[in-house]
Amino acid sequence: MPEQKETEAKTNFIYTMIKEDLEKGALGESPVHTRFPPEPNGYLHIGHAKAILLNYSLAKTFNGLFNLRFDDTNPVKEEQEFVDSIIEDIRWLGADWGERLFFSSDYFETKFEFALRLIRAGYAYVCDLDPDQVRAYRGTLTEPGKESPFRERPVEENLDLFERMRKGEFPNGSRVLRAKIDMSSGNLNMRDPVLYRILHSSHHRTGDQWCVYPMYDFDHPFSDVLEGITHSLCSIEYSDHRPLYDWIVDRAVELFPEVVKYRSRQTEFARLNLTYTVMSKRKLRRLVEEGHVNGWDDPRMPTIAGLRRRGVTPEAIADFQEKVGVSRADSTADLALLDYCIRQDLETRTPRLMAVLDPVRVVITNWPEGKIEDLEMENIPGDEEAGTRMVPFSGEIYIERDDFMEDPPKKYFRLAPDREVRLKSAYIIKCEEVIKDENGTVSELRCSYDPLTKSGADNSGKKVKGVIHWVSAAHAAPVRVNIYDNLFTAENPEEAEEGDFTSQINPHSLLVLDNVLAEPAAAEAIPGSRFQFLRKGYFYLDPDAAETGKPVFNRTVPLRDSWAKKQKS
RNA sequence: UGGGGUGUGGCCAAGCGGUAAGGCACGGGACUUUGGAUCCCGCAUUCGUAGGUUCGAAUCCUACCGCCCCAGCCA
Repeated sequence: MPEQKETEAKTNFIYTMIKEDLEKGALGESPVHTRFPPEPNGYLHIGHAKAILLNYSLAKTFNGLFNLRFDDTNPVKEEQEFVDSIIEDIRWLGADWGERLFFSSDYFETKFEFALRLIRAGYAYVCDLDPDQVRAYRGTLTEPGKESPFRERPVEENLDLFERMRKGEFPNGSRVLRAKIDMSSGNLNMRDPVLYRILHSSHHRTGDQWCVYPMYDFDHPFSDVLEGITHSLCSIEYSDHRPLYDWIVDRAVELFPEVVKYRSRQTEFARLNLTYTVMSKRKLRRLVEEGHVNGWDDPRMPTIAGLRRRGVTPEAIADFQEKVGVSRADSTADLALLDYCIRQDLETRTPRLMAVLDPVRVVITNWPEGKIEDLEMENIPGDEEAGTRMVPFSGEIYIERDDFMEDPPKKYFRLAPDREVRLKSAYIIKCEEVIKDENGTVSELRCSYDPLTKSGADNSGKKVKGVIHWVSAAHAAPVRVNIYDNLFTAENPEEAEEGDFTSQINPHSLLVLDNVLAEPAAAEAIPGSRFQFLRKGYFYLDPDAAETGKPVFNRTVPLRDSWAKKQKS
C-alpha cells in the first residue's frame, strides 16, 4: 500500500512567498507582520473578509503579528459609526488584533515631519496649480505629462508654504504638496503624485487639529514602515501603485531611518467577487440608500453584518475563503460554494426542529379522542450528546401543503389519496379523504394512523418511502419566517444588458411567511440561535427583528433538495 | 495607440521541463424514519491561439488574441 498522502496546509502564492522569505532569512529579526487597513467609510463585506482572514491567518500560522489599522486620512468621508461596525465585524469573524489597533491618524505628526524631510531633500514641492490644472498637466494614458511651473520652487519657499498650509492660511484646493518623480512616466501614479492636500474638515479622531491630510500613496507605505509591516497585502488594482509604494519606503529609509521598523513590501492578490450579488461599497450603499434592502445588515446583503443576521457563521465564511483560494486572476466565486460551506458547518452543530411553513390541517380519524402523546426526537441525528426532546403529538396536526398531492407524479413519495407516509418520529398515516373549500383548494385531509407503526417500536412490517414533518395543532407555536433568495437574478449583475445593476434586482428576494407553525420549542428559543427546520433548511432566530409578537426566523440557507431538482428537469 | 496585470473543465484552483491535484457544480449509484447528511463512481488526451526549442512543454522562447486595472487634491 502506498503511504497516506500527507494532508497539506492550505497554501497559496502568498503563503509560499512568506515561507521562502523566512527560509532565506529575508525578514531579519522581524516577525511576519500583516495588517488589515480599512477605511471607515462603509460596512465590511465578504470580500473584506477574504482580506481580513488572509492577513490574520498568515500572521497566525507564521507566529507573527496582525494589526488592525484604520486608514483614516480623508475626514470628509469617514465616520466613527463605521469604525465601530468594522471593529464589531472583524471581531465577530474571529481575527484577533490583540492590542494592535491603530489609526493612520495616530501618526499624522510623524508624517508631517517626513514630508518636511522630503522637501528639504528636494523630493517634494508645494504646487499652486488648481485641481483642473493638475489634471491637465498630468497628461493622458498615452501622452506624457508636463512639469508644474512650481516644480523648481526653492526649498525654503516650499518649507514656508507647507508650514502655512498646515496653519490654515490657504483654502481647500489652492495648493498641494507633491512628490518630484517623473512627469513622463508611463505609470500615471509616478507623475508627481499629490502627497498632501488641504482639507478644512473635522476629523473623527483628531478633530480640528489638522487641515492638511496625507494622501493614501504617501500615507500607507509610511504607516506600514512605522508599524513594521513586513507583508503589505492589497488587491490587484494597487499593482500600479507599487513603484510609488517602494519609492516612499526608500525615501523613508533614506531620510527618516530612525522610525523605520521594516522595509515593507506590497503584494497584490485578486479581490473576491460572488455570483448573484454586487460587492463595491458604492453599489452596496446605493442598495441601502435607495431602499432596495432594509439597511446594511439586511440578510440579503453580502456584508458581514448581513451574513451574520442571516445566520451564517464565521466558521463557514472562513471555510469558504479557504476553499476559494487566493490568486492574482480575476475571479467570481460561485455562491453555491458559500451555501455548501454554510450547510456543512451547520449540519453538525444545529439542533433540529419541525416547522410547517405552509400548513394544511390533518385530522387523524382513528386517534383516541383528546389523547396527547409525547414523542421523543433527536436534537442532532448522529450526535448523542445533543440529546433528545419530547414533542407532543395529537389527533389534529398540520403538515406541509406540498407534502400532499391529489394526483402525484411518478416517484412522489409523500402523501396522496389512499397512500401512506410516515410522520417523522411518529406514526404512519394513510390519507382516506380529501376535503376542499369552495375554491377547490385542499382545506383538510382526513387520515387514519396505524398504532403498530410507532417510531422506534414499529412491528407492523410496513415500509414507506416518504417521511414528512408535522406539528400538533393544539401545541403549535406561531412564528414568522423570512425566506431569502438571491438579491439579483443575474449571475453577474454588473454586466446588466441594459440599465445599471439595479435593473437586475430580484423582486422576490424576500418572502415573508406569516402563517408558519412550529413545534413548541420554537417559542422558547433564544434570539441569535440557529436551528435546522427539518427538511426545510437552516434558520436563525433574528435578534434584531421588529416587534411582531412572535419569533422571527431568517432562513440562512435551504437544505439541498434533490426532489425539487428532479422536478425541474 | 502608454503603463501594469491575467488567461488550466460550468465556477474556483494546484501545477514551476517528465506526461493535468483538490473543492464546488453537474450526472449516476448505495444507504437513509430529514428526497438532508454520509458513502461510492463518473466528469479536461488537454492547459487562450499559432509557431518554435526539447527525447519530453500547462510549464522555456516568439508572435498573436481575449479579459481586467490606471488619467481623484478617494482609499
